[in-house]
Amino acid sequence: MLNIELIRRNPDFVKESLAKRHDSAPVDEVLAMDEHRRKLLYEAESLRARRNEVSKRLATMKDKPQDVIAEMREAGDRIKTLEEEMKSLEKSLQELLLQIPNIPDPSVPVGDGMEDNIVVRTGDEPKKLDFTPRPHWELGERLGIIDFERGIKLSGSRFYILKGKGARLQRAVIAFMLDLHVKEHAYTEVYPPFMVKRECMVGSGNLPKFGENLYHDAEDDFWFIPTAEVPLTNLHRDEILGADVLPLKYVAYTPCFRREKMSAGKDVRGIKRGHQFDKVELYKFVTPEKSNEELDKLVRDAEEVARALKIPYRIIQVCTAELGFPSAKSYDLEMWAPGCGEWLEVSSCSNCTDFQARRANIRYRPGVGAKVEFVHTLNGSGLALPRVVIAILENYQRSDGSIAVPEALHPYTGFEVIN
RNA sequence: GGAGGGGUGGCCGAGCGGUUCAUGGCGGCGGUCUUGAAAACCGCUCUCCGGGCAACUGGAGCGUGGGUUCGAAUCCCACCCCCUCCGCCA
Repeated sequence: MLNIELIRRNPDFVKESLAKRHDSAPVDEVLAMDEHRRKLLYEAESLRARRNEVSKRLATMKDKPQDVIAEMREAGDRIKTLEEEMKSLEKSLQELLLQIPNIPDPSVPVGDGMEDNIVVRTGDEPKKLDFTPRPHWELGERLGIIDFERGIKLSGSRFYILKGKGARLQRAVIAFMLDLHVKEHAYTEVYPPFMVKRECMVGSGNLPKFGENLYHDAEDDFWFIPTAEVPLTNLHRDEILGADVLPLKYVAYTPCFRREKMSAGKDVRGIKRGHQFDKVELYKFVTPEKSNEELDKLVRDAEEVARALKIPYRIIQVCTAELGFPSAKSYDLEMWAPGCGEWLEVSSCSNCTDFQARRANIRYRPGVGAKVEFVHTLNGSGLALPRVVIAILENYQRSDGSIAVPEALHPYTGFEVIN
């Protein structure tokens, strides 16, 4: 959520900034509502101030003057009317504000689409193979480690089953990544709920705008998380943190559930895009002046996984038009998949500045006696599972269709070859 | 799910419907004293929304939302959460 004071003070800046991401905000409508609200507020508060004063006098009187009581009764009715008006106005205003995305950081390249994203740096060059690499769905089926048919039998399209060494490989990658971030990068491991309340989804920015991508249990109003970013954002909702505890760094492994309505018909082959997938997520709560620096470190932490697994990758800076709703600045990490011949997005690291912190009301006290301020929040995959498995299968395949397991995973898999 | 008890400021804990603008204590911060510290004493200690360049000033907040009343932490209703016991259960 944007600071309403910013919109009030500098509406043109807000409009221009949002135009860069090809979004627009009902800025003038917001301003009109805000002004109306303050007018009502002034009247209600003046009446209340008078009532407080009269009440104090009334309390000490033995014989209460009936005409004064009558006047106060009338004032009370008026206050109630004003409050009702304000309540509905505030609700509409809030609805508008919740629809407006974050303002891009000035350092983000202005662009119109994917083609304007910038490759910041690359890892190792892809190995030259002396045979035609197969896509993972062929490898997986032949090796009996991915079962598409039975996945569909159980749950329909976009579901699959990992079996035997395939399931074990995925579990190994998860454990390896968690250990790496906990031991080498000093994140605190968190096991959060996978179903959360509606207000958590609002806090992270997934609601009210993106409900069509979420699974929802209507009976108990539980929402299934599309990423661990949601529970992690809400970990410190409605809290005031001490400056001395920042930065807070968390890592969580969770399944993620997405309806993928928006991408119907895309990536239907293989395990690249499913309704359920696993992910290890990195999350930080930091002070505002450190957030861009912390974003760079976050990207390095995610990148370390690709380096350790020795998989070709590149880091992309996302242009203004491609930024996610709550993000002010983002980098993607893509791994090369020689079988399907594409770069797979395995991580997206974002600085959400105070956007989520405002929605979820997460603040900190800069110093003793200092005024509280909103923290900045950062999130990044570290990394997203099925796609890392794809990258392993396709990069480590051999001409006979077997797969060599990356060395870093040996202690976790207990085997070195899948055949 | 059933029965009973309870939700008050960072923590503990008072609070006959109107001198409570939420008593008191603990913790925290500042000060006096001290070679230093402790103790003692004094003062300060929350958040949000308005108005004002500012000093400052008005309003709101006692789990949440309604209601009664001129006036609600205090009375009424609903819901949520926690504790104890029972039931069920991996």
